[in-house]
Amino acid sequence: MPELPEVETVVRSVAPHLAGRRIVSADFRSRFVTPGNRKKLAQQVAGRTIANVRRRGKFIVVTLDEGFLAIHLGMTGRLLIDGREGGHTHGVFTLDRGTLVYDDPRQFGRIEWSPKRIDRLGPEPLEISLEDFVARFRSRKAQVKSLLMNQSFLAGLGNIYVDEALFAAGIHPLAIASRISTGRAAKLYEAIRETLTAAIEHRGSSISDYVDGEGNRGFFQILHRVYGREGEPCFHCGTPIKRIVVGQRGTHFCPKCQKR
DNA sequence: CTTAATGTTCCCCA
DNA sequence: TTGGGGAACATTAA
Repeated sequence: MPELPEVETVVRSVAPHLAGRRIVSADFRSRFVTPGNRKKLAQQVAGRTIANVRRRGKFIVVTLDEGFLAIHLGMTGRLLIDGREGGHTHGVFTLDRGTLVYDDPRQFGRIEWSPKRIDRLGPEPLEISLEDFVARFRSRKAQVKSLLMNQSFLAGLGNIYVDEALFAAGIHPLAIASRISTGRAAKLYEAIRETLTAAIEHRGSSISDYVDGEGNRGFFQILHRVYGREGEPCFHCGTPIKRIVVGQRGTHFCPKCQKR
Protein backbone atom coordinates (compact mmCIF):
# COMPACT_ATOMS: atom_id res chain seq x y z
CA MET A 1 0.00 0.00 0.00
CA PRO A 2 2.39 2.62 1.01
CA GLU A 3 4.99 4.76 -0.68
CA LEU A 4 5.55 8.44 -0.01
CA PRO A 5 2.28 9.71 -1.58
CA GLU A 6 0.15 7.10 0.21
CA VAL A 7 1.85 7.69 3.56
CA GLU A 8 1.52 11.46 3.10
CA THR A 9 -2.20 11.01 2.35
CA VAL A 10 -2.68 8.82 5.41
CA VAL A 11 -0.90 11.40 7.57
CA ARG A 12 -3.03 14.26 6.24
CA SER A 13 -6.25 12.30 6.77
CA VAL A 14 -5.34 11.13 10.25
CA ALA A 15 -3.54 14.14 11.76
CA PRO A 16 -6.62 16.36 12.39
CA HIS A 17 -8.25 13.50 14.33
CA LEU A 18 -5.16 12.79 16.42
CA ALA A 19 -3.52 16.11 17.27
CA GLY A 20 -4.14 16.97 20.90
CA ARG A 21 -5.78 13.61 21.69
CA ARG A 22 -4.78 11.64 24.77
CA ILE A 23 -4.05 7.94 24.39
CA VAL A 24 -6.15 6.29 27.11
CA SER A 25 -4.80 2.81 26.39
CA ALA A 26 -3.19 0.73 23.66
CA ASP A 27 -3.34 -2.93 22.73
CA PHE A 28 -0.75 -4.63 20.54
CA ARG A 29 -1.33 -8.20 19.31
CA SER A 30 1.38 -9.15 16.82
CA ARG A 31 4.92 -10.28 17.58
CA PHE A 32 5.87 -9.16 14.05
CA VAL A 33 4.28 -5.70 13.91
CA THR A 34 5.36 -4.90 17.47
CA PRO A 35 8.56 -6.87 18.09
CA GLY A 36 9.76 -7.10 21.66
CA ASN A 37 7.73 -6.43 24.78
CA ARG A 38 4.24 -5.49 23.57
CA LYS A 39 2.84 -4.91 27.07
CA LYS A 40 5.68 -2.54 27.86
CA LEU A 41 5.10 -0.61 24.64
CA ALA A 42 1.40 -0.29 25.51
CA GLN A 43 2.31 1.04 28.96
CA GLN A 44 4.79 3.43 27.39
CA VAL A 45 2.17 5.12 25.22
CA ALA A 46 -0.78 4.98 27.64
CA GLY A 47 -1.59 8.35 29.18
CA ARG A 48 0.51 10.28 26.66
CA THR A 49 -0.85 13.14 24.59
CA ILE A 50 -0.30 13.31 20.81
CA ALA A 51 1.50 16.54 19.89
CA ASN A 52 1.48 16.04 16.12
CA VAL A 53 1.62 13.47 13.32
CA ARG A 54 3.99 13.84 10.37
CA ARG A 55 5.69 11.82 7.63
CA ARG A 56 9.39 11.02 7.23
CA GLY A 57 10.13 8.84 4.20
CA LYS A 58 7.55 6.06 4.44
CA PHE A 59 7.25 6.38 8.23
CA ILE A 60 4.37 7.96 10.09
CA VAL A 61 5.91 9.76 13.05
CA VAL A 62 3.56 10.28 16.00
CA THR A 63 5.14 12.79 18.34
CA LEU A 64 3.93 12.49 21.92
CA ASP A 65 4.36 14.84 24.85
CA GLU A 66 7.34 12.59 25.67
CA GLY A 67 9.07 10.55 22.95
CA PHE A 68 7.65 9.41 19.63
CA LEU A 69 6.14 6.42 17.92
CA ALA A 70 7.06 5.44 14.37
CA ILE A 71 4.54 3.51 12.28
CA HIS A 72 5.59 1.86 9.02
CA LEU A 73 2.79 0.37 6.91
CA GLY A 74 4.94 -2.28 5.23
CA MET A 75 3.09 -3.67 2.20
CA THR A 76 -0.47 -3.97 3.46
CA GLY A 77 -0.71 -1.82 6.58
CA ARG A 78 -3.73 0.42 7.18
CA LEU A 79 -4.22 3.05 9.83
CA LEU A 80 -7.90 3.78 10.34
CA ILE A 81 -9.70 6.39 12.41
CA ASP A 82 -12.57 4.68 14.28
CA GLY A 83 -11.86 1.55 12.22
CA ARG A 84 -13.59 -1.74 12.94
CA GLU A 85 -11.44 -4.45 14.47
CA GLY A 86 -10.98 -7.55 12.34
CA GLY A 87 -8.87 -10.65 11.93
CA HIS A 88 -5.85 -8.61 10.83
CA THR A 89 -6.02 -5.95 13.52
CA HIS A 90 -2.67 -5.85 15.31
CA GLY A 91 -2.86 -2.52 17.11
CA VAL A 92 -5.65 -0.55 18.78
CA PHE A 93 -5.22 2.89 20.33
CA THR A 94 -8.13 3.97 22.50
CA LEU A 95 -8.18 7.76 22.58
CA ASP A 96 -10.06 10.20 24.79
CA ARG A 97 -12.17 10.74 21.69
CA GLY A 98 -12.37 7.91 19.13
CA THR A 99 -9.96 5.08 18.34
CA LEU A 100 -7.09 4.41 15.95
CA VAL A 101 -6.86 0.90 14.50
CA TYR A 102 -3.83 -0.65 12.78
CA ASP A 103 -4.64 -3.46 10.31
CA ASP A 104 -2.03 -5.42 8.36
CA PRO A 105 -2.69 -8.82 6.73
CA ARG A 106 0.94 -9.52 5.81
CA GLN A 107 2.37 -7.99 8.98
CA PHE A 108 5.36 -6.45 7.22
CA GLY A 109 4.55 -3.14 8.91
CA ARG A 110 5.94 -2.03 12.29
CA ILE A 111 4.84 0.07 15.25
CA GLU A 112 7.96 1.01 17.18
CA TRP A 113 9.13 3.32 19.94
CA SER A 114 11.79 5.77 18.67
CA PRO A 115 13.40 3.35 16.17
CA LYS A 116 17.01 4.08 15.23
CA ARG A 117 16.51 3.24 11.56
CA ILE A 118 14.62 6.50 11.04
CA ASP A 119 17.95 8.30 11.54
CA ARG A 120 19.47 6.37 8.67
CA LEU A 121 16.98 7.66 6.10
CA GLY A 122 18.26 9.72 3.19
CA PRO A 123 16.90 13.16 2.25
CA GLU A 124 13.27 13.84 1.38
CA PRO A 125 12.79 13.93 -2.41
CA LEU A 126 10.52 16.97 -2.14
CA GLU A 127 13.00 18.88 0.05
CA ILE A 128 16.48 18.13 -1.32
CA SER A 129 17.89 20.77 -3.68
CA LEU A 130 18.64 20.03 -7.33
CA GLU A 131 22.37 20.55 -6.74
CA ASP A 132 22.51 18.17 -3.77
CA PHE A 133 20.49 15.53 -5.60
CA VAL A 134 22.67 15.59 -8.71
CA ALA A 135 25.87 15.47 -6.64
CA ARG A 136 24.61 12.49 -4.63
CA PHE A 137 23.28 10.73 -7.69
CA ARG A 138 26.36 11.07 -9.85
CA SER A 139 28.68 9.68 -7.18
CA ARG A 140 26.96 6.27 -7.26
CA LYS A 141 27.72 3.28 -9.46
CA ALA A 142 24.47 1.41 -8.74
CA GLN A 143 21.66 0.75 -11.20
CA VAL A 144 19.17 3.64 -10.96
CA LYS A 145 16.21 1.42 -10.13
CA SER A 146 18.00 -0.06 -7.11
CA LEU A 147 19.50 3.27 -6.09
CA LEU A 148 16.15 5.09 -6.02
CA MET A 149 14.61 2.23 -4.03
CA ASN A 150 17.38 2.59 -1.44
CA GLN A 151 15.86 4.51 1.49
CA SER A 152 19.24 5.74 2.72
CA PHE A 153 19.86 7.34 -0.66
CA LEU A 154 16.45 9.02 -0.92
CA ALA A 155 13.55 8.42 1.50
CA GLY A 156 10.05 7.59 0.34
CA LEU A 157 10.19 6.21 -3.18
CA GLY A 158 9.05 2.62 -3.72
CA ASN A 159 8.45 0.26 -6.61
CA ILE A 160 5.55 2.10 -8.25
CA TYR A 161 6.94 5.61 -8.15
CA VAL A 162 10.47 4.66 -9.17
CA ASP A 163 9.11 3.00 -12.31
CA GLU A 164 6.85 5.99 -13.03
CA ALA A 165 9.57 8.59 -12.41
CA LEU A 166 12.11 6.74 -14.59
CA PHE A 167 9.57 6.62 -17.42
CA ALA A 168 8.86 10.33 -17.04
CA ALA A 169 12.61 11.03 -17.15
CA GLY A 170 13.27 8.67 -20.08
CA ILE A 171 15.88 6.71 -18.14
CA HIS A 172 16.31 2.92 -18.35
CA PRO A 173 15.99 1.22 -14.91
CA LEU A 174 19.32 -0.59 -15.40
CA ALA A 175 21.28 2.56 -16.29
CA ILE A 176 24.27 3.21 -14.01
CA ALA A 177 23.74 6.42 -12.02
CA SER A 178 27.29 7.77 -12.36
CA ARG A 179 27.18 7.39 -16.13
CA ILE A 180 24.08 9.56 -16.57
CA SER A 181 24.74 13.14 -17.64
CA THR A 182 24.10 16.05 -15.29
CA GLY A 183 21.30 17.21 -17.56
CA ARG A 184 19.51 13.88 -17.47
CA ALA A 185 20.02 13.61 -13.70
CA ALA A 186 18.38 17.03 -13.39
CA LYS A 187 15.51 15.78 -15.51
CA LEU A 188 15.15 12.78 -13.19
CA TYR A 189 15.05 15.13 -10.17
CA GLU A 190 12.17 17.04 -11.73
CA ALA A 191 10.41 13.82 -12.79
CA ILE A 192 10.55 12.47 -9.24
CA ARG A 193 9.12 15.69 -7.82
CA GLU A 194 6.37 15.96 -10.41
CA THR A 195 5.39 12.30 -10.09
CA LEU A 196 5.19 12.47 -6.29
CA THR A 197 3.36 15.80 -6.28
CA ALA A 198 0.76 14.60 -8.77
CA ALA A 199 0.31 11.34 -6.83
CA ILE A 200 -0.25 13.24 -3.58
CA GLU A 201 -2.81 15.47 -5.34
CA HIS A 202 -4.63 12.31 -6.41
CA ARG A 203 -4.44 10.91 -2.86
CA GLY A 204 -2.09 8.03 -3.75
CA SER A 205 -2.47 4.83 -5.76
CA SER A 206 -5.08 2.23 -4.77
CA ILE A 207 -3.88 -0.74 -6.78
CA SER A 208 -5.26 -3.40 -4.47
CA ASP A 209 -6.44 -2.34 -1.07
CA TYR A 210 -4.85 0.96 -0.12
CA VAL A 211 -7.12 3.44 1.67
CA ASP A 212 -6.33 6.53 3.74
CA GLY A 213 -7.12 7.01 7.43
CA GLU A 214 -10.79 7.60 6.69
CA GLY A 215 -11.18 4.59 4.38
CA ASN A 216 -11.02 6.56 1.12
CA ARG A 217 -9.24 5.16 -1.94
CA GLY A 218 -6.71 7.11 -3.99
CA PHE A 219 -6.93 7.40 -7.75
CA PHE A 220 -3.43 8.03 -9.07
CA GLN A 221 -3.39 4.42 -10.38
CA ILE A 222 -5.49 5.72 -13.28
CA LEU A 223 -2.50 7.81 -14.32
CA HIS A 224 0.17 5.08 -14.11
CA ARG A 225 2.05 5.00 -17.38
CA VAL A 226 4.20 1.88 -16.91
CA TYR A 227 3.56 0.24 -13.53
CA GLY A 228 1.34 -2.82 -13.99
CA ARG A 229 1.12 -2.26 -17.75
CA GLU A 230 3.31 -5.12 -19.06
CA GLY A 231 2.53 -5.81 -22.73
CA GLU A 232 0.30 -2.76 -23.09
CA PRO A 233 1.31 -0.01 -25.52
CA CYS A 234 3.52 2.84 -24.31
CA PHE A 235 1.42 6.01 -24.15
CA HIS A 236 4.25 7.86 -25.88
CA CYS A 237 5.43 5.54 -28.70
CA GLY A 238 3.13 2.51 -28.70
CA THR A 239 5.89 -0.03 -27.99
CA PRO A 240 4.72 -2.76 -25.57
CA ILE A 241 5.75 -2.01 -21.97
CA LYS A 242 8.37 -4.48 -20.79
CA ARG A 243 8.63 -6.10 -17.38
CA ILE A 244 11.93 -7.33 -15.94
CA VAL A 245 13.03 -8.16 -12.40
CA VAL A 246 15.51 -5.85 -10.67
CA GLY A 247 16.44 -6.44 -7.05
CA GLN A 248 13.65 -9.00 -6.78
CA ARG A 249 11.05 -6.38 -7.78
CA GLY A 250 8.91 -6.28 -10.88
CA THR A 251 10.19 -3.40 -13.00
CA HIS A 252 8.16 -1.82 -15.79
CA PHE A 253 9.53 0.39 -18.56
CA CYS A 254 9.31 1.31 -22.22
CA PRO A 255 12.30 -0.23 -24.03
CA LYS A 256 12.15 2.48 -26.68
CA CYS A 257 11.57 5.65 -24.63
CA GLN A 258 13.91 4.80 -21.74
CA LYS A 259 17.63 4.90 -22.62
CA ARG A 260 20.50 3.46 -20.65
C1' DC B 1 0.23 -25.76 -7.28
C1' DT B 2 2.82 -21.60 -8.64
C1' DT B 3 3.58 -16.79 -8.87
C1' DA B 4 3.32 -12.11 -7.59
C1' DA B 5 2.15 -8.29 -4.54
C1' DT B 6 2.84 -0.65 -2.71
C1' DG B 7 8.79 -3.29 1.92
C1' DT B 8 12.88 -4.05 4.69
C1' DT B 9 16.69 -6.61 6.73
C1' DC B 10 20.22 -9.81 6.81
C1' DC B 11 23.73 -12.71 4.89
C1' DC B 12 27.17 -13.99 1.34
C1' DC B 13 30.37 -12.63 -2.01
C1' DA B 14 32.96 -9.55 -5.25
C1' DT C 1 32.18 1.17 1.83
C1' DT C 2 29.62 -0.10 -2.25
C1' DG C 3 26.66 -3.08 -4.67
C1' DG C 4 24.53 -7.41 -6.65
C1' DG C 5 21.84 -11.51 -5.50
C1' DG C 6 19.11 -14.33 -2.72
C1' DA C 7 16.38 -15.70 1.38
C1' DA C 8 13.24 -14.56 4.86
C1' DC C 9 9.18 -12.53 7.11
C1' DA C 10 3.06 -13.70 6.52
C1' DT C 11 -1.06 -13.50 3.71
C1' DT C 12 -4.06 -13.30 -0.16
C1' DA C 13 -5.46 -13.47 -4.94
C1' DA C 14 -5.12 -14.87 -9.55
